[in-house]
Amino acid sequence: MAPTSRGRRIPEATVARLPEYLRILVDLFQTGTNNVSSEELADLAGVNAAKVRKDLSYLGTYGTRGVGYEVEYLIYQVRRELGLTHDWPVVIVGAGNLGQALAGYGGFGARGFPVAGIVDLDPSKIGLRIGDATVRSLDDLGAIVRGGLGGGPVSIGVVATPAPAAQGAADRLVQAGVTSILNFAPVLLNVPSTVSVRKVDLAVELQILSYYEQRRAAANAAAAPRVPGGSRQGASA
Amino acid sequence: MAPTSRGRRIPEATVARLPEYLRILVDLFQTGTNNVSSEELADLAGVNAAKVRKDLSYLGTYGTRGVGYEVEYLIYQVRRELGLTHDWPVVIVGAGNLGQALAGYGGFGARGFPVAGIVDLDPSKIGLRIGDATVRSLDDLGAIVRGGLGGGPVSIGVVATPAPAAQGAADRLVQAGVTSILNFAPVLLNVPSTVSVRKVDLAVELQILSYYEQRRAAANAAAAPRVPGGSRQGASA
DNA sequence: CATTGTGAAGCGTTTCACAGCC
DNA sequence: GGCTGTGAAACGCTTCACAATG
Repeated sequence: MAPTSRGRRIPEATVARLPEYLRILVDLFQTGTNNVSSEELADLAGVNAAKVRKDLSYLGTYGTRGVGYEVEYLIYQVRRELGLTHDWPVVIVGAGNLGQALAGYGGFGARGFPVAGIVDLDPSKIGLRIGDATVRSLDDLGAIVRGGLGGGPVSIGVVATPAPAAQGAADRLVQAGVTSILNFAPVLLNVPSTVSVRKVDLAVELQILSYYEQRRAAANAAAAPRVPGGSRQGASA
Repeated sequence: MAPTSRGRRIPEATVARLPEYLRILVDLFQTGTNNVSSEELADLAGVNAAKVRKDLSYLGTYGTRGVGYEVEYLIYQVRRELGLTHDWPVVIVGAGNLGQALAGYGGFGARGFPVAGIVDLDPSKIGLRIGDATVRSLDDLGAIVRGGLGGGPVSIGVVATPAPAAQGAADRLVQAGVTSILNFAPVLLNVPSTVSVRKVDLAVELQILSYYEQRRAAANAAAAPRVPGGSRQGASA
């Protein structure tokens, strides 16, 4: 059996919350807290305690009744479950505003996702230095993904191109061997079903906020009471 | 009654998909298509046709049986429902990598969210020009939100600060009168329940991808068949 | 007669409530 | 006594299946 997975199938909704718990647990650990109850964790994550317990129960029975969870041990278990026991280098396609910001933002590397490379079609961008990386030609994608130069193979690609170029970028990534894609372009990517895609569309987030803004405005105009849709947080909901 | 809202309560899941439909409809319109069936729309959005019909039915009965939906009219109705009949200026707090990228990225303005201002605590950043905007002092936040200088009042704020500064930024935004916040910092913001928050955490998205990557690797190592979690798209799931 | 609009069934997620255990 | 782990109930969302209809 593989050492990193107990083979349990974890609900998608739970998987989406585990990174949040992990972040909180690491915070707690760094401030010297070594035990946490489902209720504290729930408060910090902005969710319900039963949900925390059920979520964590999918990983195994790592709590102690009457006591809570040992923070350090739980961090280890959540990391293991998420596959964060090793770094995952990422390659970024598109060195425009967003691509540059992502490559220059140290937070990625700090959280286990070092930038293995950034590529662009535009020859005028090639050679540009951003953080630790240098913009390379799209033709170098294969080499970057294969690894070499001290880096292992890359399985995660980030599409940070304008919309019209996104499908081409995804095709190149898939062809190069990437099996997960984080897509910032506002288009549906067509990829083999063996490839995972997550999409982040910043304008969509604003449009969702606009909906609730507008509802509130309409409700206020009608001198009616509060409209829901308050401070539930986490876009992935 | 308010002219912009029929007062129906639309499920959150539907609200999150409407911007996607809207994007596709605008694309279709621009390429000269003036009628679309729920099935075509569903294909383009990567969802099921029944879901499209049910989603659109929350807005009203705007389709024609045996024919489909008139693209232009549907665009108008979706826009109205999302509150996109007018622009929503946004103010960005934090002029680091991400804040600069967001301010410099024309896509926001193009989609109805012009940048009314960008502010930062750091005096060395103040005065920096990014796109059409100039970085101003955090102290100018109130003035920016109030409007003036041709802009109306701002109700949407974007938090693009490092994690430790995010709560302070949110407090200032709320105090200035902002009622919706898009938060890019990896922290839970504490705000009054009258304020909407959506959170986008790029590292979380990568961690979710990592989970499925790791599952796949584990499954392959065990010479077992495919693990699910394929190309379902849209992070907000 | 193609396609919408929608009750009703199905399914995944959340929440409750409490037995089990430290 | 306090807190976890978890069946079972409640809920919301998705999908089915078909009657309604231009």
